[in-house]
Amino acid sequence: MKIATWNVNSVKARLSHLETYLTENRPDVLCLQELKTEEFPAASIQALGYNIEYCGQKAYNGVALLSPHPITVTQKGLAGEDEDLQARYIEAEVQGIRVASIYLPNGNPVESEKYPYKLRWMARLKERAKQLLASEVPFVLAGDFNIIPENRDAKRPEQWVNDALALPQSRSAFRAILNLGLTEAFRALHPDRAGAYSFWDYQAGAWPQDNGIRIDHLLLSPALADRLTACDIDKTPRGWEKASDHTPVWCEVA
DNA sequence: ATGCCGTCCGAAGGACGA
Repeated sequence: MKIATWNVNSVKARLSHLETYLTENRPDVLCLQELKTEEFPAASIQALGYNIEYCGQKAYNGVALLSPHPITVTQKGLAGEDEDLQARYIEAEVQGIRVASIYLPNGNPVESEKYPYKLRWMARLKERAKQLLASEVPFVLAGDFNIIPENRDAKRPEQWVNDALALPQSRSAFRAILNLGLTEAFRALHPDRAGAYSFWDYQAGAWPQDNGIRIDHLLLSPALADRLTACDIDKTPRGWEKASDHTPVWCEVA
């Protein structure tokens, strides 16, 4: 079973890329982030044999789950902050696996309200992870975490020292989730690999210079981690014309 | 680099992303 995640930075602007990716890779589940629309443009994706469940929002955010298998939605949004209406979390059961597509807040600028919102959101995600662990359902939290876990996950870590993606408090909150007993799939299978990135800024020639960061992750529950056979980053879509600034990350579980 | 580019909304340019 192949599970992939991709921040498409507008599903409308990236629809042809999405069609190509699904056709060429046929993932069993694709988690999408940053739909940037209230209504998912579903027709051409459904025509490829994919079911779609999503949580949309006008102009900003938006997450989706795509699968050729039946998708049973278990939750939209995270508990713990009733006034939070941002579309950043959708969770569903697919083929006996609980899959969540998450778009974790960026948090910049750090001095603004956005940073405490990011940290609160991470605490809420941790609570959800605790519940899922207690339920013993195999699960994966997949998406744009907006976290650079370690300096080796950035081409130029010095550019990110004061950034919400890499601050010690951000990394600590990410580790706190992992330390519940989750497995970060890419690092688990490639413990020594450096220079592996999932995002390259549109600006300043970041892509041609390979000035990237690894911020898109798949976090597996213990039982699912035991079934992990492969995980990698597919850089191909980042090289396409009018690409998203993120590229897909995928894993295979037996 | 005080966002260099890209997308959205809405009809110019500001908000936002990371």
